Amino acid sequence: MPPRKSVPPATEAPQPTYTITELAAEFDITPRAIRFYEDMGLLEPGRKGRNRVYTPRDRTRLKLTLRGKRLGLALQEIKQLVDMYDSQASAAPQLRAFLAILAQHRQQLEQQRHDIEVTLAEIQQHEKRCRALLGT
Amino acid sequence: MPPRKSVPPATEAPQPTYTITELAAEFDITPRAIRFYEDMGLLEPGRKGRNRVYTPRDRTRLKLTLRGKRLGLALQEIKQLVDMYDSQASAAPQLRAFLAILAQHRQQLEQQRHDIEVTLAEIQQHEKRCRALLGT
DNA sequence: TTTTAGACTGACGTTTACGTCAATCGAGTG
DNA sequence: CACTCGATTGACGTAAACGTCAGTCTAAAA
Repeated sequence: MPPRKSVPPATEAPQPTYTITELAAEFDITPRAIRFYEDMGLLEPGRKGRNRVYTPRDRTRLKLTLRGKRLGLALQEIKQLVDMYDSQASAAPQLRAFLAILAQHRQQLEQQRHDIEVTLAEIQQHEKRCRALLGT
Repeated sequence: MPPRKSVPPATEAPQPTYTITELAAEFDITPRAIRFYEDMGLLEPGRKGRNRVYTPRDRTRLKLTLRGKRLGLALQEIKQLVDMYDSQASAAPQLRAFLAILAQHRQQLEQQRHDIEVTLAEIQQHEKRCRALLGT
């Protein structure tokens, strides 16, 4: 096996890089999925010859993407959020637009949180009933 | 307009019934979606002639279905849960199978809850930053 | 009774998020 | 240098969850 990470000599900031298969293995997804996320504009890896080279920033965006997926968000919604996360806009209209999107997502997440609480409570009731019937 | 609900004379339990368009309007979905959920085995309305007649039980299952959707669950997963919700099984193997499914969904929901907490915290940070830049 | 307004039944179309397959290409290895 | 092996690039296939017709049927209104 080759060394896990290819770190340059590092004079100041030793920015590690990742290959597509490394990331795929780490997050338990396929390289195909990662390339697809790139097509959707979620990732913008560099190139070393033909091959993709991922920075820690890409890795973070990928992690955020997968978290969004676990919440049932569409890739486009995820892109909205993730783009804002590392944008450094300062113009007022932009900022207001950001706030609008954030508010919208926050509301959706709060609805989800409520749904989850209710569902978890119900599940506990059913588990209780099952265990009672099993005499456990 | 005809009366909203068609309630039978009611000697004991005045089980109300609903038409497909009533339910569609109430939950802000299309009749097509409701029929699709029926095809997927989530609903089993009766018939009055050609037309579908929904009971309160159907309405509840529909509500649970939509809640599951908001959580990003697939219709098949929702069916698993909803079927258990109104099943009255008592055999031990069945009950153990139920507990397994419940545990699996509970774990997923707890993961989601965690993801939501983290995301909401991040969103608050970004909102704070935006408002600071806006001088609000 | 003719018209009309809903509900119904196929049946095909669409979007999202990848899976799968074939062909190519470049970097090492024997 | 022949070979292999992994990465890349189209291109097509697929499953889920409906949307969107088109054609029928029927019960109620004109």
